[in-house]
Amino acid sequence: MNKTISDIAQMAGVAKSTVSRFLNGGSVSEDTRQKIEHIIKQYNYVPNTFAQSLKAKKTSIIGTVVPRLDSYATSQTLIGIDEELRGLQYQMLIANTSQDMQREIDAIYDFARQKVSGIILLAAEITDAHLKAIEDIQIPVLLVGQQHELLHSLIHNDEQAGYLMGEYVVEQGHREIVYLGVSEKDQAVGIHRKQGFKQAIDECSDCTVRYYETSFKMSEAVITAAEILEKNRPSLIVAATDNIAMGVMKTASFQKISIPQQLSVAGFGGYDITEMIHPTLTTVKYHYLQAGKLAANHISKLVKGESVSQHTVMDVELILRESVDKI
Amino acid sequence: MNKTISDIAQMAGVAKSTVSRFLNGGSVSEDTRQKIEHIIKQYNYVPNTFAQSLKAKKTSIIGTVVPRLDSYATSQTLIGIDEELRGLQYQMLIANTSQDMQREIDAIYDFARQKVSGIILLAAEITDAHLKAIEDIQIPVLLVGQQHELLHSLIHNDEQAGYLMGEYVVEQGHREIVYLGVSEKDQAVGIHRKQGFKQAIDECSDCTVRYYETSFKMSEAVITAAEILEKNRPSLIVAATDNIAMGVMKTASFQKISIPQQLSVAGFGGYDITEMIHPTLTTVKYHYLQAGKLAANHISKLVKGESVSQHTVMDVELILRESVDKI
DNA sequence: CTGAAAGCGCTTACAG
DNA sequence: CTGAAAGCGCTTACAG
Repeated sequence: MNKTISDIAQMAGVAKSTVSRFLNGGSVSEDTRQKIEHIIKQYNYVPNTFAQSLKAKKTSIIGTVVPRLDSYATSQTLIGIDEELRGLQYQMLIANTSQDMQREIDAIYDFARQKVSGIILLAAEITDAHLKAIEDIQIPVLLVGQQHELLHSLIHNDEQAGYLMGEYVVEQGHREIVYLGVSEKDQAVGIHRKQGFKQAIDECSDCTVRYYETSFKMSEAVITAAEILEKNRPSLIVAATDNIAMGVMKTASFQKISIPQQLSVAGFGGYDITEMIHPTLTTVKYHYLQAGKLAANHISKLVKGESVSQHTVMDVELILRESVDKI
Repeated sequence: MNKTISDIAQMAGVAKSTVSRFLNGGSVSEDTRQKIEHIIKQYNYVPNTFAQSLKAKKTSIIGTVVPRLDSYATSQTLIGIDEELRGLQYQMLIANTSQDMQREIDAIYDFARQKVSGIILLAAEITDAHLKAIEDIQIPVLLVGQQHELLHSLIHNDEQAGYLMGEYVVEQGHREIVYLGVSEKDQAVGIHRKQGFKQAIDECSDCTVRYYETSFKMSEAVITAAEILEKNRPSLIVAATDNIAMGVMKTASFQKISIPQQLSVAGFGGYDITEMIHPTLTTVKYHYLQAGKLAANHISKLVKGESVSQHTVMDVELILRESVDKI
């Protein structure tokens, strides 16, 4: 049977409140401190979290809502959040929504019920239902990966990413370009990343670029890429994510189109695997791990009521590798 | 301000206990049922989880301890657990230990403090400290991915996996073989998988196989593979995981050794990505998602006190692809 | 079916 | 510095 604070108090010959004070860093005489400490150690006493939370009406838990678990971006971000939170004495609770928007909303309310101190939200799209939930719960929320004017958010510089890539490929002499993007519902990837790219291409007078759309799944990218390559033969395909880029490479290798000699390919993300494949993939690196750590810091500040800049933008980094040829 | 059960009771004109009974499915008259239901709906009342747990002394949370978040096996297993648990009305709590054994132990005790109903443990090695913790907490624990005589466990058939692979490569005519494994501290991968392979090879009289060891990291596998290929030139390298296999492929492509013409490569795991790379990787598929679902089912049974077979073994499946040549 | 009361294990003013 | 008491929001016998 687990000991309670009363047991400890009794055995130490003091009042419960004294033990509680000791536990919470209040002042106790050296003498009682020793007595209590001894008993606690002896019985391996640990306070009951529920009783604590019931009184204190809060916890040291940060809830994190993620759209999926099997993505490099998500897992790296989670690792960053978790590591940093540990140092800040918070626990991380993960709610996976499998890209189901209703589950996102539910998860927010669930977290509120559990009295988490703050919520980190990784979501592709913020709807009115999200905003309502966030307002309802009265708990600090930090949005990661997307920007929203009404919310504290932490994003990667998608426009910059797109621009850097666009600038580079033009510089390498590419003129017949395909950009294989994703739905504009995902503002960060679907709109901003593409915008940045477009902007760079627009500065090149004799460039043509065709825009296509696919999903985040590599398997679908393979199919879309096949359809594209059937119709045209660009010198370069820029994919909105490394995952999609790998799908394109797959299709190319299947069709015996050699990369980068016959077709250049580039992506976004900077996944570890892109360095291991052949040829290595030119990409824009996103600092997910760092983003996670920063997110943890921000949410902890928000919880404490400290101010945090409404929008934080993380720099990205162009990584030159083998998959883009100079022509 | 959140309403409490007293508020609801008062507004409905009944006693707290009646509301509680209603909430917990006890019998109430049609009349009071309606009154209570109405008020609850109106004020959007949700019971305070802490107060509930404080009394009931348990929660509907299953804790899952994972060694890392950025692994295909882990994320797939987690997804399976999460999905299944949702249907069973449990919540999943994840503790990531970053392969730090002490954190594993701590996580077990932490979960106990939080009164989780059960714990699913993904761990590479079970030490006495693990066993002590598990005994201390008096909460059902299910071990996944490793077998231990004292614990309920759910494993993949590593011996079978090794054997299937060994049998196949011998059949394909390979005689000069390298097996690139991992530390025996990880019993499942380091010992059983290798054993199964060895067993198949032993049945081949003119086969020679050299055993090497590396870590689970692709980047280290690249280095180990380079060292191996410097010394010998086997016709085939079988890697203990797909990740390691991809490291080998990387080294090969770097050294302009073509796969499978000059060197065959195979792995274990069946990661999605192995189907997308070039050449596609011959591997043994592990059913991680299903394992996760089964784990969720088992732990929920253990929590209810229902019996579950002590050891469950999941079948694996040899997947023939392009990376192994017939010679 | 319904209600009053006790209690889960803490924390928090308030006296002393 | 220390302790008695009230209370956090529930649930659970126990009467009625």
